[in-house]
Amino acid sequence: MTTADFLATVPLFKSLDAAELAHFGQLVREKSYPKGSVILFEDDPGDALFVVRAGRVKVVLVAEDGREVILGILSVGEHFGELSLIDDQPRSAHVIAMEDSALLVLRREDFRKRVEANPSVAWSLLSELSRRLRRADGQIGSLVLLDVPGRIARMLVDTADEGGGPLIEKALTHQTIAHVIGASRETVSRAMREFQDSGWISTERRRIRITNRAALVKRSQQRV
Amino acid sequence: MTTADFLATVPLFKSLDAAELAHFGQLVREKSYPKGSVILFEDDPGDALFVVRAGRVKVVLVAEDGREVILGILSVGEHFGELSLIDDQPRSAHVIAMEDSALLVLRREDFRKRVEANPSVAWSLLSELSRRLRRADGQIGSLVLLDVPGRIARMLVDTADEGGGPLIEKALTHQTIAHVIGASRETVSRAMREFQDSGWISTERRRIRITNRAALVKRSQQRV
DNA sequence: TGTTGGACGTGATCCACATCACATCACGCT
DNA sequence: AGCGTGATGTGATGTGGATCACGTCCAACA
Repeated sequence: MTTADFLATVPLFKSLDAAELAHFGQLVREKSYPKGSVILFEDDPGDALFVVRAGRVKVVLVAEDGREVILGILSVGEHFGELSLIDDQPRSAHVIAMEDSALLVLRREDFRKRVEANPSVAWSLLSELSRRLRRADGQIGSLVLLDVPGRIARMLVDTADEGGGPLIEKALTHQTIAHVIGASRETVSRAMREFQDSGWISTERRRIRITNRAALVKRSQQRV
Repeated sequence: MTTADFLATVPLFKSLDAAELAHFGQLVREKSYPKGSVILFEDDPGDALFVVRAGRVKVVLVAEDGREVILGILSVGEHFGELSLIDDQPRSAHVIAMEDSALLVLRREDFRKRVEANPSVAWSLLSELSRRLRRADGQIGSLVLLDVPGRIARMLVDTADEGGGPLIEKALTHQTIAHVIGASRETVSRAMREFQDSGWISTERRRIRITNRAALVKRSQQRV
Protein backbone atom coordinates (compact mmCIF):
# COMPACT_ATOMS: atom_id res chain seq x y z
CA MET A 1 0.00 0.00 0.00
CA THR A 2 1.34 3.41 -0.91
CA THR A 3 1.65 6.08 1.70
CA ALA A 4 -1.22 8.07 0.19
CA ASP A 5 -3.44 4.99 0.14
CA PHE A 6 -2.64 4.36 3.76
CA LEU A 7 -3.37 7.98 4.68
CA ALA A 8 -6.78 7.60 3.05
CA THR A 9 -7.61 5.02 5.74
CA VAL A 10 -6.63 7.32 8.61
CA PRO A 11 -9.71 8.89 10.23
CA LEU A 12 -7.91 12.19 10.73
CA PHE A 13 -7.61 12.60 6.97
CA LYS A 14 -10.87 11.02 5.95
CA SER A 15 -12.27 14.21 4.49
CA LEU A 16 -9.37 14.80 2.09
CA ASP A 17 -9.50 14.14 -1.62
CA ALA A 18 -6.92 12.15 -3.59
CA ALA A 19 -4.90 15.21 -4.55
CA GLU A 20 -4.61 16.36 -0.96
CA LEU A 21 -3.69 12.89 0.22
CA ALA A 22 -0.94 12.73 -2.38
CA HIS A 23 0.21 16.11 -1.16
CA PHE A 24 0.38 14.89 2.42
CA GLY A 25 2.12 11.75 1.23
CA GLN A 26 4.94 13.90 -0.10
CA LEU A 27 5.44 15.58 3.25
CA VAL A 28 5.69 12.61 5.57
CA ARG A 29 8.63 10.34 6.11
CA GLU A 30 8.46 6.90 7.56
CA LYS A 31 10.50 5.72 10.53
CA SER A 32 10.87 2.33 12.17
CA TYR A 33 11.04 1.73 15.90
CA PRO A 34 11.90 -1.64 17.41
CA LYS A 35 9.86 -2.95 20.31
CA GLY A 36 10.65 -1.10 23.52
CA SER A 37 12.24 1.95 21.92
CA VAL A 38 11.22 5.39 23.07
CA ILE A 39 9.63 7.40 20.28
CA LEU A 40 9.40 10.61 22.21
CA PHE A 41 10.19 11.84 25.70
CA GLU A 42 8.06 13.79 28.10
CA ASP A 43 9.18 17.44 28.39
CA ASP A 44 10.94 17.45 25.05
CA PRO A 45 9.92 20.26 22.75
CA GLY A 46 7.71 18.74 20.10
CA ASP A 47 7.49 19.67 16.48
CA ALA A 48 6.08 16.62 14.77
CA LEU A 49 2.87 14.64 14.45
CA PHE A 50 3.07 10.83 14.24
CA VAL A 51 0.70 8.39 12.59
CA VAL A 52 0.99 4.70 13.42
CA ARG A 53 1.44 2.78 10.20
CA ALA A 54 2.33 -0.56 11.75
CA GLY A 55 2.63 -1.93 15.27
CA ARG A 56 1.34 -0.55 18.54
CA VAL A 57 2.61 2.19 20.85
CA LYS A 58 1.81 3.23 24.40
CA VAL A 59 1.61 6.73 25.88
CA VAL A 60 2.98 6.60 29.42
CA LEU A 61 3.80 8.68 32.46
CA VAL A 62 6.63 7.37 34.61
CA ALA A 63 7.26 8.15 38.27
CA GLU A 64 10.72 8.64 39.72
CA ASP A 65 10.67 5.18 41.25
CA GLY A 66 9.78 3.56 37.95
CA ARG A 67 6.08 2.97 38.44
CA GLU A 68 4.11 3.84 35.31
CA VAL A 69 0.64 4.68 34.06
CA ILE A 70 -0.46 4.02 30.52
CA LEU A 71 -2.55 6.94 29.27
CA GLY A 72 -3.30 5.37 25.94
CA ILE A 73 -2.46 2.59 23.53
CA LEU A 74 -2.47 3.49 19.83
CA SER A 75 -2.79 1.08 16.95
CA VAL A 76 -2.53 1.36 13.19
CA GLY A 77 -4.28 4.45 11.83
CA GLU A 78 -4.16 6.38 15.10
CA HIS A 79 -1.99 9.42 15.65
CA PHE A 80 -0.25 11.24 18.47
CA GLY A 81 1.90 14.26 19.10
CA GLU A 82 -0.63 16.81 17.87
CA LEU A 83 -0.95 18.58 21.23
CA SER A 84 2.50 20.08 20.94
CA LEU A 85 1.71 21.23 17.42
CA ILE A 86 -1.40 22.99 18.63
CA ASP A 87 -0.19 24.73 21.77
CA ASP A 88 3.60 24.71 21.40
CA GLN A 89 3.98 23.15 24.82
CA PRO A 90 6.47 20.35 25.52
CA ARG A 91 5.49 16.69 25.15
CA SER A 92 3.15 15.68 27.95
CA ALA A 93 4.23 12.03 28.16
CA HIS A 94 6.59 9.39 26.85
CA VAL A 95 5.57 7.32 23.85
CA ILE A 96 7.09 3.84 23.59
CA ALA A 97 6.77 1.15 20.95
CA MET A 98 5.03 -1.94 22.37
CA GLU A 99 5.90 -3.95 19.25
CA ASP A 100 8.17 -3.32 16.30
CA SER A 101 6.42 -0.34 14.75
CA ALA A 102 6.50 1.97 11.78
CA LEU A 103 5.42 5.59 12.07
CA LEU A 104 4.77 8.37 9.61
CA VAL A 105 6.24 11.65 10.76
CA LEU A 106 4.85 15.02 9.75
CA ARG A 107 6.60 18.24 10.75
CA ARG A 108 4.76 21.09 12.42
CA GLU A 109 4.95 23.66 9.65
CA ASP A 110 3.90 21.21 6.98
CA PHE A 111 1.01 20.10 9.10
CA ARG A 112 -0.12 23.62 9.94
CA LYS A 113 -0.09 24.72 6.33
CA ARG A 114 -2.08 21.71 5.24
CA VAL A 115 -4.62 22.24 8.02
CA GLU A 116 -5.06 25.86 7.07
CA ALA A 117 -5.68 24.81 3.50
CA ASN A 118 -8.17 22.19 4.71
CA PRO A 119 -10.34 23.38 7.58
CA SER A 120 -12.05 19.98 7.58
CA VAL A 121 -8.89 18.52 9.08
CA ALA A 122 -9.25 20.97 11.95
CA TRP A 123 -12.74 19.66 12.49
CA SER A 124 -11.47 16.06 12.50
CA LEU A 125 -8.88 17.07 15.05
CA LEU A 126 -11.55 18.65 17.24
CA SER A 127 -13.54 15.42 17.09
CA GLU A 128 -10.54 13.37 18.02
CA LEU A 129 -9.57 15.62 20.94
CA SER A 130 -13.17 15.56 22.14
CA ARG A 131 -13.14 11.79 22.10
CA ARG A 132 -9.92 11.67 24.05
CA LEU A 133 -11.12 14.21 26.58
CA ARG A 134 -14.29 12.20 27.21
CA ARG A 135 -12.19 9.09 27.67
CA ALA A 136 -9.77 10.82 30.00
CA ASP A 137 -12.59 12.24 32.11
CA GLY A 138 -14.20 8.81 32.21
CA GLN A 139 -10.92 7.35 33.35
CA ILE A 140 -10.66 9.90 36.15
CA GLY A 141 -14.17 8.95 37.21
CA SER A 142 -13.23 5.27 37.20
CA LEU A 143 -10.13 5.82 39.26
CA VAL A 144 -11.99 7.73 41.93
CA LEU A 145 -15.39 6.05 41.98
CA LEU A 146 -14.66 2.40 41.20
CA ASP A 147 -12.64 -0.34 42.86
CA VAL A 148 -10.17 -2.37 40.83
CA PRO A 149 -12.58 -5.08 39.63
CA GLY A 150 -14.99 -2.32 38.60
CA ARG A 151 -12.30 -0.60 36.57
CA ILE A 152 -11.36 -3.84 34.86
CA ALA A 153 -14.99 -4.58 34.05
CA ARG A 154 -15.34 -1.16 32.52
CA MET A 155 -12.20 -1.56 30.49
CA LEU A 156 -13.31 -4.95 29.15
CA VAL A 157 -16.69 -3.62 28.11
CA ASP A 158 -15.17 -0.55 26.47
CA THR A 159 -12.56 -2.58 24.63
CA ALA A 160 -15.15 -5.04 23.37
CA ASP A 161 -17.42 -2.21 22.23
CA GLU A 162 -14.61 -0.59 20.28
CA GLY A 163 -13.62 -3.93 18.84
CA GLY A 164 -17.15 -4.39 17.61
CA GLY A 165 -17.81 -7.74 19.28
CA PRO A 166 -17.60 -9.75 22.49
CA LEU A 167 -14.31 -11.32 21.46
CA ILE A 168 -11.21 -9.33 22.33
CA GLU A 169 -8.30 -10.38 20.14
CA LYS A 170 -4.64 -9.78 20.99
CA ALA A 171 -5.71 -8.83 24.48
CA LEU A 172 -3.35 -6.95 26.76
CA THR A 173 -1.32 -8.80 29.37
CA HIS A 174 -2.39 -8.53 32.99
CA GLN A 175 0.64 -6.38 33.65
CA THR A 176 -0.35 -3.95 30.91
CA ILE A 177 -3.96 -3.84 32.03
CA ALA A 178 -2.65 -3.07 35.51
CA HIS A 179 -0.71 -0.10 34.16
CA VAL A 180 -3.76 1.17 32.30
CA ILE A 181 -6.21 1.02 35.20
CA GLY A 182 -3.76 1.94 37.94
CA ALA A 183 -3.54 -1.33 39.85
CA SER A 184 -1.02 -4.08 40.53
CA ARG A 185 -0.55 -7.10 38.28
CA GLU A 186 -1.53 -9.46 41.09
CA THR A 187 -4.81 -7.70 41.78
CA VAL A 188 -5.69 -7.77 38.09
CA SER A 189 -4.97 -11.50 37.94
CA ARG A 190 -7.19 -12.17 40.93
CA ALA A 191 -10.05 -10.08 39.55
CA MET A 192 -9.86 -11.69 36.11
CA ARG A 193 -9.99 -15.11 37.72
CA GLU A 194 -13.06 -14.02 39.68
CA PHE A 195 -14.77 -12.91 36.47
CA GLN A 196 -13.88 -16.18 34.84
CA ASP A 197 -15.10 -18.27 37.77
CA SER A 198 -18.33 -16.29 37.72
CA GLY A 199 -18.77 -17.12 34.07
CA TRP A 200 -18.60 -13.52 32.92
CA ILE A 201 -15.62 -14.01 30.62
CA SER A 202 -13.63 -16.87 29.18
CA THR A 203 -10.01 -16.66 28.16
CA GLU A 204 -7.57 -18.63 26.08
CA ARG A 205 -4.13 -17.30 25.26
CA ARG A 206 -4.31 -13.66 24.25
CA ARG A 207 -8.05 -13.75 23.70
CA ILE A 208 -10.85 -12.79 26.02
CA ARG A 209 -14.49 -13.51 25.27
CA ILE A 210 -17.15 -11.65 27.16
CA THR A 211 -19.91 -14.10 28.01
CA ASN A 212 -21.98 -11.94 30.35
CA ARG A 213 -21.78 -8.35 29.30
CA ALA A 214 -24.67 -7.25 31.49
CA ALA A 215 -22.93 -8.48 34.63
CA LEU A 216 -19.73 -6.66 33.71
CA VAL A 217 -21.60 -3.46 32.97
CA LYS A 218 -23.37 -3.67 36.31
CA ARG A 219 -20.09 -4.38 38.10
CA SER A 220 -18.57 -1.32 36.45
CA GLN A 221 -21.26 0.94 37.80
CA GLN A 222 -21.17 0.20 41.47
CA ARG A 223 -18.85 -0.88 44.21
CA VAL A 224 -19.77 -4.23 45.70
CA MET B 1 -20.43 45.88 30.58
CA THR B 2 -22.28 44.95 27.44
CA THR B 3 -22.40 41.39 26.29
CA ALA B 4 -20.09 42.12 23.38
CA ASP B 5 -17.59 43.82 25.67
CA PHE B 6 -17.68 40.81 27.95
CA LEU B 7 -17.20 38.42 25.05
CA ALA B 8 -14.10 40.38 24.08
CA THR B 9 -12.56 39.30 27.38
CA VAL B 10 -13.26 35.61 26.77
CA PRO B 11 -10.14 33.79 25.55
CA LEU B 12 -12.16 31.64 23.17
CA PHE B 13 -13.14 34.72 21.22
CA LYS B 14 -9.97 36.71 21.60
CA SER B 15 -9.18 36.67 17.91
CA LEU B 16 -12.49 38.21 16.83
CA ASP B 17 -12.93 41.82 15.77
CA ALA B 18 -15.58 44.18 17.12
CA ALA B 19 -18.05 43.42 14.36
CA GLU B 20 -17.84 39.69 14.94
CA LEU B 21 -18.16 40.16 18.68
CA ALA B 22 -21.29 42.21 18.16
CA HIS B 23 -22.57 39.47 15.92
CA PHE B 24 -22.00 36.86 18.60
CA GLY B 25 -23.56 39.16 21.15
CA GLN B 26 -26.78 39.04 19.17
CA LEU B 27 -26.89 35.27 19.25
CA VAL B 28 -26.41 34.56 22.92
CA ARG B 29 -28.98 34.79 25.66
CA GLU B 30 -28.18 35.11 29.31
CA LYS B 31 -29.53 32.81 31.99
CA SER B 32 -29.23 32.88 35.78
CA TYR B 33 -28.67 29.83 37.95
CA PRO B 34 -28.90 29.96 41.75
CA LYS B 35 -26.26 28.22 43.81
CA GLY B 36 -26.67 24.46 43.71
CA SER B 37 -28.83 24.31 40.61
CA VAL B 38 -28.00 21.82 37.90
CA ILE B 39 -27.17 23.52 34.62
CA LEU B 40 -26.94 20.39 32.59
CA PHE B 41 -27.24 16.66 33.19
CA GLU B 42 -24.96 13.86 32.14
CA ASP B 43 -26.39 11.82 29.25
CA ASP B 44 -28.70 14.59 28.10
CA PRO B 45 -28.41 15.44 24.43
CA GLY B 46 -26.52 18.71 24.22
CA ASP B 47 -27.06 21.50 21.79
CA ALA B 48 -25.64 24.56 23.48
CA LEU B 49 -22.35 26.09 24.52
CA PHE B 50 -22.17 27.98 27.81
CA VAL B 51 -19.87 30.83 28.84
CA VAL B 52 -19.61 31.74 32.51
CA ARG B 53 -20.42 35.41 32.87
CA ALA B 54 -20.64 35.48 36.67
CA GLY B 55 -20.16 32.97 39.44
CA ARG B 56 -18.48 29.59 39.44
CA VAL B 57 -19.63 26.15 38.24
CA LYS B 58 -18.35 22.63 38.74
CA VAL B 59 -18.28 19.75 36.28
CA VAL B 60 -18.99 16.54 38.17
CA LEU B 61 -19.49 12.81 37.82
CA VAL B 62 -21.74 11.22 40.41
CA ALA B 63 -21.80 7.55 41.42
CA GLU B 64 -25.00 5.69 42.23
CA ASP B 65 -24.30 5.93 45.95
CA GLY B 66 -23.83 9.69 45.78
CA ARG B 67 -20.05 9.91 45.87
CA GLU B 68 -18.78 12.50 43.39
CA VAL B 69 -15.67 13.55 41.49
CA ILE B 70 -15.15 17.11 40.33
CA LEU B 71 -13.63 17.08 36.84
CA GLY B 72 -13.30 20.84 36.65
CA ILE B 73 -14.25 24.15 38.18
CA LEU B 74 -14.98 26.99 35.77
CA SER B 75 -14.91 30.68 36.57
CA VAL B 76 -15.84 33.85 34.74
CA GLY B 77 -14.69 33.82 31.12
CA GLU B 78 -14.46 30.04 30.85
CA HIS B 79 -16.82 27.93 28.80
CA PHE B 80 -18.23 24.42 28.73
CA GLY B 81 -20.56 22.25 26.71
CA GLU B 82 -18.56 22.43 23.50
CA LEU B 83 -17.85 18.71 23.34
CA SER B 84 -21.46 17.90 22.51
CA LEU B 85 -21.40 20.56 19.82
CA ILE B 86 -18.34 19.02 18.25
CA ASP B 87 -19.17 15.32 18.29
CA ASP B 88 -22.94 15.26 18.80
CA GLN B 89 -22.55 12.92 21.74
CA PRO B 90 -24.55 13.32 24.96
CA ARG B 91 -23.28 15.40 27.86
CA SER B 92 -20.38 13.67 29.56
CA ALA B 93 -21.00 15.03 33.05
CA HIS B 94 -23.26 17.15 35.21
CA VAL B 95 -22.57 20.85 35.55
CA ILE B 96 -23.71 22.50 38.77
CA ALA B 97 -23.57 26.11 39.94
CA MET B 98 -21.29 26.45 42.97
CA GLU B 99 -22.46 30.03 43.53
CA ASP B 100 -25.26 32.12 42.08
CA SER B 101 -24.14 32.29 38.48
CA ALA B 102 -25.00 33.86 35.15
CA LEU B 103 -24.28 32.07 31.91
CA LEU B 104 -24.36 33.04 28.27
CA VAL B 105 -25.96 30.35 26.13
CA LEU B 106 -25.15 29.85 22.47
CA ARG B 107 -27.03 27.30 20.36
CA ARG B 108 -25.25 24.71 18.28
CA GLU B 109 -26.19 25.96 14.84
CA ASP B 110 -25.35 29.56 15.63
CA PHE B 111 -22.03 28.49 17.04
CA ARG B 112 -21.17 26.24 14.11
CA LYS B 113 -21.94 28.92 11.57
CA ARG B 114 -19.84 31.47 13.38
CA VAL B 115 -16.95 29.05 13.70
CA GLU B 116 -17.06 28.26 10.02
CA ALA B 117 -16.97 31.96 9.26
CA ASN B 118 -14.05 32.36 11.67
CA PRO B 119 -11.54 29.54 11.51
CA SER B 120 -9.52 31.28 14.20
CA VAL B 121 -12.19 30.29 16.71
CA ALA B 122 -11.60 26.67 15.76
CA TRP B 123 -7.95 27.18 16.54
CA SER B 124 -8.80 28.68 19.94
CA LEU B 125 -10.99 25.70 20.61
CA LEU B 126 -8.18 23.33 19.71
CA SER B 127 -5.90 25.16 22.13
CA GLU B 128 -8.46 24.94 24.88
CA LEU B 129 -9.15 21.25 24.34
CA SER B 130 -5.41 20.60 24.29
CA ARG B 131 -5.05 22.35 27.60
CA ARG B 132 -7.85 20.32 29.13
CA LEU B 133 -6.49 17.08 27.77
CA ARG B 134 -3.08 17.78 29.26
CA ARG B 135 -4.71 18.56 32.59
CA ALA B 136 -6.85 15.44 32.50
CA ASP B 137 -3.88 13.24 31.67
CA GLY B 138 -1.92 14.90 34.45
CA GLN B 139 -4.76 14.21 36.82
CA ILE B 140 -4.82 10.53 35.83
CA GLY B 141 -1.09 10.43 36.53
CA SER B 142 -1.62 12.02 39.94
CA LEU B 143 -4.36 9.62 40.89
CA VAL B 144 -2.28 6.58 40.04
CA LEU B 145 1.24 7.67 40.97
CA LEU B 146 0.79 9.97 43.96
CA ASP B 147 -0.58 9.54 47.46
CA VAL B 148 -3.15 12.00 48.81
CA PRO B 149 -0.71 14.59 50.23
CA GLY B 150 1.16 14.47 46.93
CA ARG B 151 -2.00 15.16 44.97
CA ILE B 152 -2.89 18.06 47.25
CA ALA B 153 0.60 19.52 46.92
CA ARG B 154 0.33 19.31 43.17
CA MET B 155 -3.06 20.95 43.17
CA LEU B 156 -1.85 23.81 45.38
CA VAL B 157 1.13 24.48 43.15
CA ASP B 158 -0.96 24.34 39.99
CA THR B 159 -3.62 26.61 41.41
CA ALA B 160 -1.05 29.14 42.56
CA ASP B 161 0.68 29.08 39.18
CA GLU B 162 -2.58 29.74 37.39
CA GLY B 163 -3.46 32.46 39.86
CA GLY B 164 -0.17 34.13 39.12
CA GLY B 165 1.13 34.28 42.67
CA PRO B 166 1.70 32.35 45.89
CA LEU B 167 -1.54 33.62 47.38
CA ILE B 168 -4.63 31.61 46.56
CA GLU B 169 -7.76 33.71 47.03
CA LYS B 170 -11.22 32.31 47.53
CA ALA B 171 -9.69 28.90 48.06
CA LEU B 172 -11.80 25.78 47.84
CA THR B 173 -13.12 24.12 50.98
CA HIS B 174 -11.47 20.91 52.13
CA GLN B 175 -14.57 19.02 51.06
CA THR B 176 -14.34 20.43 47.55
CA ILE B 177 -10.62 19.75 47.30
CA ALA B 178 -11.38 16.21 48.38
CA HIS B 179 -13.83 15.83 45.52
CA VAL B 180 -11.31 17.18 43.04
CA ILE B 181 -8.39 14.98 44.02
CA GLY B 182 -10.40 11.88 44.86
CA ALA B 183 -9.94 11.66 48.60
CA SER B 184 -11.98 12.05 51.79
CA ARG B 185 -12.52 15.37 53.51
CA GLU B 186 -10.81 14.13 56.67
CA THR B 187 -7.67 13.06 54.85
CA VAL B 188 -7.46 16.44 53.13
CA SER B 189 -7.80 18.22 56.48
CA ARG B 190 -5.01 16.17 58.02
CA ALA B 191 -2.69 16.69 55.05
CA MET B 192 -3.30 20.44 54.97
CA ARG B 193 -2.52 20.62 58.67
CA GLU B 194 0.71 18.73 58.03
CA PHE B 195 1.70 21.22 55.34
CA GLN B 196 0.89 24.08 57.66
CA ASP B 197 2.82 22.58 60.57
CA SER B 198 5.76 22.06 58.23
CA GLY B 199 5.66 25.71 57.27
CA TRP B 200 4.91 25.02 53.63
CA ILE B 201 1.64 26.94 53.58
CA SER B 202 -0.26 29.33 55.81
CA THR B 203 -4.01 29.75 55.82
CA GLU B 204 -6.54 32.25 57.06
CA ARG B 205 -10.20 32.02 56.11
CA ARG B 206 -10.59 31.18 52.44
CA ARG B 207 -7.01 32.12 51.62
CA ILE B 208 -3.97 29.92 51.31
CA ARG B 209 -0.46 31.30 50.99
CA ILE B 210 2.28 29.08 49.69
CA THR B 211 5.39 29.75 51.76
CA ASN B 212 7.60 26.93 50.53
CA ARG B 213 6.83 26.17 46.94
CA ALA B 214 9.92 24.05 46.42
CA ALA B 215 8.90 21.67 49.21
CA LEU B 216 5.43 21.28 47.76
CA VAL B 217 6.78 20.65 44.29
CA LYS B 218 9.11 18.01 45.64
CA ARG B 219 6.30 16.40 47.62
CA SER B 220 4.19 16.28 44.47
CA GLN B 221 6.83 14.34 42.61
CA GLN B 222 7.46 11.44 44.91
CA ARG B 223 5.79 9.27 47.46
CA VAL B 224 7.33 9.61 50.89
C1' DT C 1 14.24 -31.53 23.50
C1' DG C 2 16.07 -29.04 26.98
C1' DT C 3 16.42 -24.27 28.33
C1' DT C 4 15.00 -19.76 29.29
C1' DG C 5 12.32 -15.73 29.88
C1' DG C 6 7.86 -13.86 30.18
C1' DA C 7 3.06 -14.40 31.74
C1' DC C 8 0.10 -15.97 35.20
C1' DG C 9 -1.56 -17.99 40.04
C1' DT C 10 -1.70 -17.51 44.90
C1' DG C 11 -0.73 -17.08 49.87
C1' DA C 12 0.96 -13.88 53.68
C1' DT C 13 1.68 -9.39 55.40
C1' DC C 14 1.32 -4.45 55.85
C1' DC C 15 -0.40 0.15 55.48
C1' DA C 16 -2.58 4.37 53.50
C1' DC C 17 -7.03 5.84 53.57
C1' DA C 18 -12.02 5.55 53.98
C1' DT C 19 -15.35 5.66 57.36
C1' DC C 20 -17.55 6.67 61.63
C1' DA C 21 -18.30 9.60 65.50
C1' DC C 22 -17.95 13.68 67.72
C1' DA C 23 -16.04 18.17 69.15
C1' DT C 24 -15.13 22.85 67.86
C1' DC C 25 -15.07 26.93 65.08
C1' DA C 26 -16.53 30.68 62.18
C1' DC C 27 -19.99 33.37 60.09
C1' DG C 28 -24.08 35.14 58.01
C1' DC C 29 -28.80 36.10 59.78
C1' DT C 30 -32.61 37.82 62.46
C1' DA D 1 -26.06 39.01 70.95
C1' DG D 2 -27.59 34.56 70.06
C1' DC D 3 -28.51 30.80 66.62
C1' DG D 4 -27.96 27.76 63.07
C1' DT D 5 -25.45 25.78 59.49
C1' DG D 6 -21.47 24.70 57.12
C1' DA D 7 -16.30 24.19 57.64
C1' DT D 8 -12.78 22.06 60.12
C1' DG D 9 -10.02 19.12 63.71
C1' DT D 10 -9.09 14.62 65.40
C1' DG D 11 -9.31 9.98 67.46
C1' DA D 12 -10.63 4.96 66.65
C1' DT D 13 -11.43 1.26 63.63
C1' DG D 14 -11.70 -1.51 59.49
C1' DT D 15 -10.17 -2.89 54.84
C1' DG D 16 -8.95 -2.85 49.79
C1' DG D 17 -5.22 -3.51 47.54
C1' DA D 18 0.03 -2.92 47.25
C1' DT D 19 3.95 -5.59 48.07
C1' DC D 20 6.73 -9.58 48.79
C1' DA D 21 7.81 -14.21 47.76
C1' DC D 22 7.25 -17.97 45.55
C1' DG D 23 5.56 -21.76 42.17
C1' DT D 24 3.66 -23.10 37.57
C1' DC D 25 2.90 -22.82 32.78
C1' DC D 26 4.05 -22.12 28.13
C1' DA D 27 6.07 -20.72 23.87
C1' DA D 28 10.14 -19.56 21.36
C1' DC D 29 14.51 -20.86 20.21
C1' DA D 30 19.24 -22.94 20.38
